Amino acid sequence: MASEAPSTGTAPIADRATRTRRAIMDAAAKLFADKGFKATGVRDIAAAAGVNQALVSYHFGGKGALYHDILSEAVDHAAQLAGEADLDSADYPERELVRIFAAAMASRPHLGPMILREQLDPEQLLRPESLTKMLGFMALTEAVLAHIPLREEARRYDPQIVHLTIVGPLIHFLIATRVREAAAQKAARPVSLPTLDEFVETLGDMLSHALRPT
Amino acid sequence: MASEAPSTGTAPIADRATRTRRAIMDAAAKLFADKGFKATGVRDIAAAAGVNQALVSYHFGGKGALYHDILSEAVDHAAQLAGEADLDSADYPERELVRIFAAAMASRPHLGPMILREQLDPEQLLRPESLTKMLGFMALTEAVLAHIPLREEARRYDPQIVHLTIVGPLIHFLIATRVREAAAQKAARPVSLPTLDEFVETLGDMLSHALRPT
DNA sequence: GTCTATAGGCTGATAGAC
DNA sequence: GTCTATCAGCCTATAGAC
Repeated sequence: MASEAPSTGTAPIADRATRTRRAIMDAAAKLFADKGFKATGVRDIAAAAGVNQALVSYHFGGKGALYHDILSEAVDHAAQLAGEADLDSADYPERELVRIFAAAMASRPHLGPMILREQLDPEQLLRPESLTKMLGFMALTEAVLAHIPLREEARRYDPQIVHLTIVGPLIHFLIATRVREAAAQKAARPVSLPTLDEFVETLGDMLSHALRPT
Repeated sequence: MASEAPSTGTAPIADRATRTRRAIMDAAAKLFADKGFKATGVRDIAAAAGVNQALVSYHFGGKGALYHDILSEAVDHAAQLAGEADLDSADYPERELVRIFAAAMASRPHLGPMILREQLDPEQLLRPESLTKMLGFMALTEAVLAHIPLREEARRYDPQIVHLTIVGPLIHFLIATRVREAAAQKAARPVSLPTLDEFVETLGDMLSHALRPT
């Protein structure tokens, strides 16, 4: 308690409070993604994190504030990944676009489900902060399309439609993996389970064919 | 109360009980789609339907049974649409496939959101009935692909991947319509809002380019 | 079939000891 | 910071009058 970082290494060993905060955020992220906000109890979060229930309110100010912190971190991280991408030097910007979204969702497994649940609920949709971030996220697609030599008829494609054509299958692939795993357990015949990387390549391939000149 | 159908028309005027059941199912379908199972209260359903709260349990046996009835009806309806489609005489079976899924979701607006929420929750996923229906739904894509003269490299595409490439954007388009409407209210510049039909055509177009020989 | 009233369980937040 | 104990509110389901 007296010193914040030990002298034995460059990475400081987190004190108990820091570990508590982290454990709560990790456990809550998974539960919010799997069950949604309402169906996730503070008791469940505390149990999964291995901490006392009262610490959720103490450290984050309540279940709602905790939820907001988790979603914000994930969206900001995705925006950061997108900002770091070097699209001008990429041979296939459309493939790079798919990879960015895939990397963001792979790095924060709760991002896809939480965004999806946000969009599913029309009432929660008008929260100003989320909406602004979501629009910025979608605007990236428009910027990338400017770098691609589009096929003639592809120029008419609405950037938002292209965005949906990428993000839709990606999120769907991630959540459908569970379905196919469950199916593989039950079904007599084995079910093929492509990896995310394989799916990303296929999706980029299909997108190229749909947008690029022959 | 004495007679079930009036003599004035072929379509019988529903008695109060029938109208009650229908009002509950309609109201609950919208709420389950928008908020999910846990966040939807029986009070909300009854209020939205304009009926007494106790009638939900009386007519359906409880909130859980009501949910199951609504989801089953929608999935069965989609399967029926798929079964009726004449794929052999279609010039573009891949476009027909997109149209079938789109028609099912347009006809039952709660189908997409409810299926999505089912898949998002890993625990609820192993309910045997839902899983079986979901797999049958996905198997349709495989059947349709057999009718399409695929481009050489497209033969390697996993049918399940193609399925995700269709259903993913479709569901995403439907729920994202709300996002864009909300955005259009707030944003200074107007946001384009393509119709479902336009989106279906674009999606079929992109799918053709991705699968068909040049 | 419909309604009112209520039981029984669960939920999020917090006061106060340590 | 952490923990225990507890409260007030909300939830679904149902008994019983009509």
